[in-house]
Parts: sequence; C-alpha cells; structure tokens
Amino acid sequence: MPEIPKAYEPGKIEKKWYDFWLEQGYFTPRIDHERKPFVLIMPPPNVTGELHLGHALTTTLEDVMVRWHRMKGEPTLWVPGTDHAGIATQVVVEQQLARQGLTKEDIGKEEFLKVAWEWVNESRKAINYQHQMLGASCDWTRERFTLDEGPSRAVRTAFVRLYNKGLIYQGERIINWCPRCQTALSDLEVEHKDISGQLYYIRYPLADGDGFLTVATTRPETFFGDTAVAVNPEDERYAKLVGTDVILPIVNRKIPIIADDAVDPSFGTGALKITPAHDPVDFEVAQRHNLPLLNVMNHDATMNENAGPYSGSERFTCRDKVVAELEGKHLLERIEPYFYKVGHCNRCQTMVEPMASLQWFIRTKPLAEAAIKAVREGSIIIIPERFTKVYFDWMENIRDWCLSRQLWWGHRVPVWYCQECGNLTVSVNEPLICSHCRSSQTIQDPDVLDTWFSSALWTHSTLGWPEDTEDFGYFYPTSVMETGYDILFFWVARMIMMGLEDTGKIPFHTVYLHGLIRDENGEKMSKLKGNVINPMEAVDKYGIDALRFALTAGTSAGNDTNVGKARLEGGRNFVNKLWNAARFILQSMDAENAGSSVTLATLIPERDFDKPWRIEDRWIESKLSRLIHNVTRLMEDFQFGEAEQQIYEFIWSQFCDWYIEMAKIRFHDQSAPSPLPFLVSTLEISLRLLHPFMPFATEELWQKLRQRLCREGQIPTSIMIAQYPIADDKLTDPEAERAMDSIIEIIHSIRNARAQHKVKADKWIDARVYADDLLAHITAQTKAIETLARVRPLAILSRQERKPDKTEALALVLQEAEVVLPWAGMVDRFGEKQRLTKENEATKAIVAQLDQRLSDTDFLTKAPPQIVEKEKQKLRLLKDKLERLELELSQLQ
RNA sequence: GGGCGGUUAGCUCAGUGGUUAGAGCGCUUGCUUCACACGCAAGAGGCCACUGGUUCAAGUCCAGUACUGCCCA
Repeated sequence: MPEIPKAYEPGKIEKKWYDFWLEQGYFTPRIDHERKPFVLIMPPPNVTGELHLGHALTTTLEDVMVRWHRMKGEPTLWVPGTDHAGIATQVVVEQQLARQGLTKEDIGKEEFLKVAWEWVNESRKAINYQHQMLGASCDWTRERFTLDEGPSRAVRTAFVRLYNKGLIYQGERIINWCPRCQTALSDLEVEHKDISGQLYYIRYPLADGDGFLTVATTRPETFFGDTAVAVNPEDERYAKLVGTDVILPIVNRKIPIIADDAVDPSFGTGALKITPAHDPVDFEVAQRHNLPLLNVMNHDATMNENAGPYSGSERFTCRDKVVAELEGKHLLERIEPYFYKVGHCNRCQTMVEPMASLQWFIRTKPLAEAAIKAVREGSIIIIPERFTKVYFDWMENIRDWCLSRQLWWGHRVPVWYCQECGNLTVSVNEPLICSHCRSSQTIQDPDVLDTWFSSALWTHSTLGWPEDTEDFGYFYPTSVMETGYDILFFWVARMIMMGLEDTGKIPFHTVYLHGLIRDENGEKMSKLKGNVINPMEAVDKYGIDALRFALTAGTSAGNDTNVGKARLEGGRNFVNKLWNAARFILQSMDAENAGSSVTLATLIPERDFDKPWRIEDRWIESKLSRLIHNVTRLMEDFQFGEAEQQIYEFIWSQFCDWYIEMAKIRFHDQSAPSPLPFLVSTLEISLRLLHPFMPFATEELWQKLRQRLCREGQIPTSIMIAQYPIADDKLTDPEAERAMDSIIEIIHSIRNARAQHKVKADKWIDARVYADDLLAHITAQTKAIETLARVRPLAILSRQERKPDKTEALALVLQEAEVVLPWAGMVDRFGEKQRLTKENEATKAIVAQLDQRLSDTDFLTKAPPQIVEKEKQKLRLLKDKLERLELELSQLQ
C-alpha cells in the first residue's frame, strides 16, 4: 500500500471525489413511487457575482441534510439554480457599460440584453463551479435559471391566473421610486434609515384677509404639489379656518384648508401640508377629500414643470433654493433640527421618492389568509419556532405588492395594450390579436416583474409547473426550505402564498432559518470594513471540509455565527486529526498484512460478538452507540451543529485520546487480542457519521479503508451511498463506562501529581493502586496505566490490603480507588495535609448537600425515581470517598 | 412606538428543568513519546447581567429592570 501523507492535503483529493460522485450519478435521485422522497430546492443565488460566506453556509447546511437523507436510503433531490436578480444585474451591466463611457440608452435595449446575457452566462458558470467547490451534492441535471423557458412560463401563467381571479390589478398608487435605478420598488426593497434633518415652518398666506397658516414639513421642495392643508377636526385653534383657502407661495395657487383625523395636532403646528402625489398618508387624505394629485417630480428626482421656476432643478438643490426664497419673502417662520426616518433603495442606497404612479399590484390579503392558515394549522413548521410569530405579524398586516419594475432585465409583464380599442389582453403566450377588437395592433407592456415574483414560484416552477410533469407529481410538495432569516418576508412568506395559490398545496413542510455570518468579533462582514472572508480563498487555504466545519459546528438555527481565522484553523486541525487517526489505523492494517498471503479482510475479521470483549472495547462501542443515538436524535431535530460537535468530541477526546492510545499498547503486547477489528469498525462508523458534514476527507479515508477490506460487492462504491449508522442500544455498557472512568481517573491523577511535583517526563516512578469491586477490570489494564502514566513498578491491590505507609507517600483519593505514590523525601507533609483537608472539606460540603436533599420528603416523593436513585448512588460514592479521605488524613498526623 | 433576540471563562460561543456549568481560541508549565507540533500532557480562569417569582430542583421556565443587537412601523 502506498505511503499516506503525514498531513491532510485537501487540494489534492477534493476535485477527484467531486468528479467521481458526478460521474457515478449519485446526485440524481431515482424516482421510486414506493418511497417518500426528500426534496430541497436551493435558494438561487443572484447571478451578479460571487458566492459569499452566507451562501457557503446555506450550501453546507443543505448538503448536510441532503447527504444525510440520501445515506438513509431516501430518494433525495436537491435542485440547484440561479436568479436573474433584476435590479442588481441591470446595475452591474450598466456599470460595465459606464466604464466604456456608455449608457444603456446609447446601445439600445436589444444590445443591452445581449450584453447582459453574456455576462450572466459567465456568472452562472462561476457560481455553479463555486457550489461544486463547496461539495454541494445537488442534481445538476435539473439546474434551473429563473429566466429559463420553464420558470418564465410559470411566471406568465401565475400572472394570468391571478389577473383572471382579480388578484392582480393595475392602479395609480403611491409607490417607492428609486431615482437612481429609475424604477418602482416594493415596500420590502426599501430600507428606513435615521436622518438628522430639519423641520421647516412655512407660512401659507390666508386667501381671505391677513395672516398666515403655518405648516411644518421636512420636505419644503414638495410644496409645489400641495393640494390642501389639513388640520385635525378636533383642533379648536384652526376650527374657524376649515373651509377657507390659503395661497401657496411662489406659485400663488389657492388650496383649501380641510379637516382630517389623520392629522396629529401635536406635530409641528398641527397644520399639515397635503401633497398627495408624494406621500402615502397624504395620498389617503386626498382620496377621502377628492383632492387632485399633482406630481412635481421627474423620474430622475429633478423637479418638473409643476414646480414653476424650479423646473429642472434637482430635489435637494431645489429645497435649498425654495427655503432661501421663502425666507426672503418672510414666509419661513423657523427651522428646527429634526430626526426622522427616510426610505432608501436597498440596492443602491439612494433616497427613495414616494410617488404616485401607475403600476401593477397583487392583492395579497386573500393569498395571505391561506398562508397564515397553513402555518397556524401546522402543515408548515418554522424552525426556530420564534419566527412563526414574526411571520404571522407580517402576514396579518400585509399590504399590496407592487409587482412592476421599470427595468429592461427580467420577465416582461404579460400584458398587451391594443392600439385601436385601448383594451388590454393578458396572456401566457404572445397574442396575435387584441382579445377585444381582434386588432393586430397590440404592444406589450414595457415593464418587467419584480424578481421576487419569479422566486416566489421557485419550488413549483423548478419542478415543471404549470405542466403536470413526473417531477412535479413526485417531488412536490418539497420537504425543507433552508435559508437565512433575513429573507423570511422577501422569499419564504411569498413562496408559501404563491405555492398554495398556484398548486393548492404547501410548497414545503419545514422552513429552517439559519443565522447570519459575522466576523470573529460579531461585526457584520463588509467590503468597506475589509473583514470579508472569501469562501474560495478559505477553501484554498484550509480545505472545503474545514470551511464547512467552521461554518456549522456548534451553531444553532436562527442564531448568527462568528467566523474568523481561529474557527477555520479549528476546522482544519480537526480534519487533520481525523486524517492522522485513520493514518495510524491504516498503517497498522498494512503492518498486519505485511508478508501475509491471505487477504486483509480475512486477517482483520469483524468484531467477534461471541467472545468476551476487553473493557476498552466494550467502552468504545458503548460510547459510539450513545453517540449514534444522540446524533440521530439531533439530526431529526435539525440540531446539526450540536450533532457535529458531538461527533468531534467523540473522535478527538474518546477515540483518539484513549482508545487509540490503549490500542497502541496492545499492539506491543503479543498476549493481548488485536484491537484492529475495533479500530477499523469505530473509524469506519465515525467516517459515515461525519460524512454529511465533511464529505471529502471522509470519502478519501473511507476509500482507503475499502481498498483494504473490500470483498467484491460487499461494500458500496462510495461512502455517500453507504448507510448512515444506526444505534445499537445493546452495545450500551454502563459497567464498562464506569470501569473506564475509573481507569482514566487513575491515569489522570498520577499525571497531575507528576506535573505538580515536577517529575521529569521520561522518569518512571513507583505506584500502588487500591481498588474495590473494580479491581479485576483495573488489574487487566496494568500495562495501560503503566505506559500512560509512566509508572513502574505498578501494584494493583485490593483495598483490604491497604496498610499505613511506613515511608512517606503521596495518597490520591479518587472516586473509586486510591493511588499511592511512595516518594521518600519528596513529600511535603504539611502541603499534603492542606491538600487533603481542602478536598475533605469540599467533599463534606457536597455530602451535606446530598444528605439534605435525600432527607427531603418533597424531593423523595416528587422527583422521578431514577433521579432519586442517581442521587443516592452519588451519595454512597462520596461517603465512601470521604471515609477514605479521613483515613488518609489521620495517617498524616 | 411595536415585536423578537442576546447578556455564561480574557475572547467567540454551546448548554432542549436534574443539582460538582462545557468547548474552541488565548494564557501558564512541561514534552522533537514510533498517527498527528494542524500535536501530546498538566494547569489557571465563572456571584451563568440584576431583582423577584414558579418548582422537590432554575444558567435553563415566568415577570420586571439595565445594557445591547436585529426586524417592523
């Protein structure tokens, strides 16, 4: 067998195994109508660039679930894909053009789309490659892009169906307009930020007679669009003015003073300017009072002709000029500093302009009702549970969804306007003629749809809907939707609405929301701060498995994870530890095999269940079966991080630290049975347990084992299709665990005493161990104790043989044994007395506590019997220890 | 303003009522021990934010307070 490198070299094997899995077709499930599939649809990353650590986390968690279910033998489908990301992509392509000094208008729509497609195709390739570099075992034969023919048809079909049901309508409403992106946005795409601005008090001269009505506003430049001034009907200060008019300064337009409940008398002066085309509250007031809409702004946020002399002026320049002019006219009463929130475009951070505009909307209330019911009744569960409430709050207060975008990149609105009769035709396929007057003069709505609309259909559109395909029939509804909590509303909530609406079925049974990735100090990662870790660089430096470990080990659903160098190194160190443990076992196998003509499989038989096992064999089997039991429970409960942590703990602190160390001693002892069957079996099962988390190192090592053990056809060709371990409760062995605990404690206490007394590491010292009913087990481990604690000669004796020491000795009183280290001239009697007294006091205190608890009738009657029994057992042990401690102390007198 | 988290070792975090609270990193000391220095061994380090309550039993459940983060308006 070839040499195994001393350190794990991830770069050398990762590609090899990914290609192998791909070639073998393991990622593509076989449809089996007898069995329920496990289905997961990947959140499609935007085609605008590279994957970040958040994507890497998504990919890892999903791959963990998918590999686990696949190993359990379920037909498992994981559908990868990418999202065309309307605004984001358009922005990127525009920036690209700008570098050549061009705008999209310069090159025209057709050419623009050509450039965008070229760019997107490259980007898709890069993203798919990056997913592969993370080990994603998704079915590439089913990969989808939101602009593919299938998903596009799904988008048009969903639109037409909703339109025909009256759930999609076109209307003039206040929307959020991004002047930079030059498009409408939905409410979710707006970020509200704190602004420290000013509150301007402006005097509107009364139309009849002298005097002013003063209004307070943060946005003086919009006053050209005022069509009224409103006061609260209860406000006595202004009661007699209601019904009269004021004159808008500068443009000298007369507008009425009206009374409306929406006005808060305590804000500013209690009089509010009403600008219906530029404020959602004002818009509603205007509707109630039949006031006209007067738009004063262009789409690029410059003022339009309605702003009179300021037409063409940029909105903030206009503000300054208007304020100056009003001041000159003594119409500016005062300016106060004022903090308020202003919406910003979440793509480009430009200040959003609320604006009345003709757009397409979805009436969401009826959709939300069904979506609420699905979660309320438990058809869909959300993990962690606390997000259920967040979901309900949003759904119950849902507002109509602005669906149209003034972009070039995306799904065109499937609506055609007739040039002759003016009616519209809404159709999945391009209509040849107007459905009203049969004219052929129709033109399609120039707008595209919100990207999130196509994302909302993703669970069913990827599986073939609206066609009744085999995939759709078998794989829908899907099993789990795994994504970050930050897109609960954007995506998850809308998928539930649209899934139910389009298919009549829930899109998935479980929503698993993960937290955000932050840097090692809990700061959000951002290019500006320079604390970003690029996943591909992390893969290069530490390996895929290490990165995956860093992202997931010990984490829990819905909580943010801090990832830095230390965590990545931790992952790498663990993979290396596993690698070396396996290396030791493989080398031991090869040594056994050297010069033998029989196959290794014959040399290293399965563990023999008929022969009595040694205590450490029983112990490792017991610990492993407990581990499998726990991991199974944790995985079923979506606690992947904790499951991974426990596997880590087992491999490192139990298997490597103790079992392998003891096995080494057995290899040097001709009389002891070989530990190899247990080493091999424990390693093999550990690899399978760990495979979903660390697919590459586990496959590489498993294949090395397989190579040495394979009897033709008996072992699967890859760990990824091997069965996930199942716990065997018969192997749980409390006696072996108790004995090993005691043996470990003996070794531990001697090592500790050596270090305390500065005994040279290579010096052998005398030791005597006194034990009671564990005597036989401990005696059987004489060699292990000798070697691991470096004691020789070592005498293991019955407690009855314990006599007072004539010479000076160090006595260590343990849970179930005593260790005596005869150290003439080295023992500080005073120090020893102090140490034992301290231990005695501490033990006494716990004994007293336990005594009290066990004499409490409430505890005895109300606590579960097994807890009472446990406490009694503990007390027995501690009382015994206390007696022995006191004996030692009395001998020191 | 409303809602949801968090507050546990120097740092970053696990801890799913059972009583002597854990990990990784960092720190101290000693080891080139024949799988691994990406390692081994030993160790130091905690009023589990505070106040009250429920319970036989609270880091864990409940209420309030303080600080802090996020979401929504």
